[in-house]
Amino acid sequence: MENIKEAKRKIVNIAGLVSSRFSLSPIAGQIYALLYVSSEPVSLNDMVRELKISKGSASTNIRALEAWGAVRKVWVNSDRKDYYEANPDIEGIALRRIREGLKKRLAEVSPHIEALEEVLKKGGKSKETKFIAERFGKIKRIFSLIEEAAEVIPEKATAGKLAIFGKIAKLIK
Amino acid sequence: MENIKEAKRKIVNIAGLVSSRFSLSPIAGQIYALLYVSSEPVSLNDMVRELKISKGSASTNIRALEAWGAVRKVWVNSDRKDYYEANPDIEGIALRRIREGLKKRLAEVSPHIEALEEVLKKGGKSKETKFIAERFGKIKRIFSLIEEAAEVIPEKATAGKLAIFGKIAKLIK
DNA sequence: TAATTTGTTCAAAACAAATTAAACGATAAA
DNA sequence: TTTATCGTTTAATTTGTTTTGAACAAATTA
Repeated sequence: MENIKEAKRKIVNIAGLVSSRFSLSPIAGQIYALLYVSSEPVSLNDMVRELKISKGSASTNIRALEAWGAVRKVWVNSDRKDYYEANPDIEGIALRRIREGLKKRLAEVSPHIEALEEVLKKGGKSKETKFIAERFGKIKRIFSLIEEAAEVIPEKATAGKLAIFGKIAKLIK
Repeated sequence: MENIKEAKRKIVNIAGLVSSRFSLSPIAGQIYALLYVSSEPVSLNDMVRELKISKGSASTNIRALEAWGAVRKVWVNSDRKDYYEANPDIEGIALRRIREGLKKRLAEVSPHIEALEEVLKKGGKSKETKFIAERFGKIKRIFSLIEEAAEVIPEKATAGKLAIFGKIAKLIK
């Protein structure tokens, strides 16, 4: 019995470590992990108690997790507390976040890229211009590659789909 | 002529924007971009002047870029200043950084994962234990998938190799 | 109705990361 | 030998993000 609690604690700590390394707040990672290893739904106060965090932080982070589809609210009895459980599809959550992150960043940059294109068109034909135009061409190709990749990241992951990545990677090597 | 300078400035600014969105310091991105669009080698003082940054920051960031293989020192005349030029293989740099970043993070976490495994072995056979063991099993599978993926990320990228990713992605969809 | 419980919001504190400015050692030039 | 230049290092500052704690509104209970 004590071992289970220790295991849970360890998993939560690891999640905090990992998430803070992947530009997620550590508390978001810990909360998700807590739900992930809980067979019963978890309330906000449970999180505050188990993770020794403030109520405000629990509230903020759980809503972020909800927005990413990483957790969902569930009804428990006639309790008026909000209970949550983890969406166990970790790969799906990660893929969605990656896809949307890429799209957002690309959207931020693309107007600048277009403006740049205009400027370069008026650049003349000097050696210098040619050099820059060539390098800029490569940048554009990379961007459109990323764009394409972002488009085709699957909505939902399955073990099979993910496994393909590994096989492909070997081919490429 | 003026257009070329404007184009360079724009590229540098975009690089700063992008890099700060991908957990790189904005100045590292700007410096790389400056070298990338310069047909001649660039000295530390050039960077300070062009980008209006401190000498210390230029020094720190250029050495980080050098460590990633994103830039290299070159000899110019008999000048005792250090000059740098960009490694134009952007995809290769990115892939290497992704691969090494994954490996480092995995190395940080794996001792914890092993310790956790030990704890779970002593967990008995309750329903709760089974639930956690199952979820933990999935975590391990994901980790080993990431490990595998990190292993096979190619050392050097070519346009051909990268294009494959796009084709595969379509298959998966 | 008054007291309690629940979740959200917001300003302030705590924290982390990047940048600057100044001091420094090494080397070259005068 | 003195002076100037170059790059690194360090402490202090700036900047951005996360977390806390208190105030609050809404709903529930006594």
